[in-house]
Amino acid sequence: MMSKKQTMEALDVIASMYPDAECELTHENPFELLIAVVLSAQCTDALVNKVTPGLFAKYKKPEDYVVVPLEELEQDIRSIGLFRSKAKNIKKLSQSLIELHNGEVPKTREELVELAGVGRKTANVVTSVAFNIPAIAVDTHVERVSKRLGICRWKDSVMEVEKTLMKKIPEERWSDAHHQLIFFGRYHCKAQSPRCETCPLLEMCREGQKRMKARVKG
DNA sequence: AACTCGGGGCA
DNA sequence: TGCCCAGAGTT
Repeated sequence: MMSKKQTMEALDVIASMYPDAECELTHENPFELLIAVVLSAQCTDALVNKVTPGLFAKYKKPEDYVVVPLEELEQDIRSIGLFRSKAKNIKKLSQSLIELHNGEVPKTREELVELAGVGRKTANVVTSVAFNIPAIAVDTHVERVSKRLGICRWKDSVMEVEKTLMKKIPEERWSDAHHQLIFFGRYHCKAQSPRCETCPLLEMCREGQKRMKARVKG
């Protein structure tokens, strides 16, 4: 496994590849951020940002999502994909917000994950972006890249990946590191087709070295 | 652990 | 055209 120092060296290289990597979901209103993060599952933030202006102009509070007919909400988010399940999720989420927290978005991860349709990843994004509580949200990109590079172990659970990253990265860089790992995973270290040939991290990458050796042999 | 949702982005 | 996706719930 990579040491703390090696991890930071790798992150510095990635930072130089994506100097502008940052969260594209920047809603100051915690409720709007929560909805935006739920919508962002399995699609890009850029796509979510196309529907949120109209959506948030129309829906201001959880009650608005609860009372609207499901079909109408589906139409309002149609262009982002998974719109049927997401529309249902948003209605359930709004209902649980009203029942558990009187319509207010709670500030702790523990309370957030109790809400319908909110997992650890969503909870971490909300606490870090809306409430400025440092966190590293582990999505599929962060998990895959961390495992390939050797920052953590292959068999690590999402929880273990998160703990390892928090241990090896200083808190003030958690947010930047999170987004840099996501950009690197999305544009270079892709799930099905990693571009090892042109990767500046190849020599320090556990999986990259393995792939290169296999290629020479095969 | 595998499956489901789904239209848009990209090769 | 076909493949891939900044998740979470269900089986």
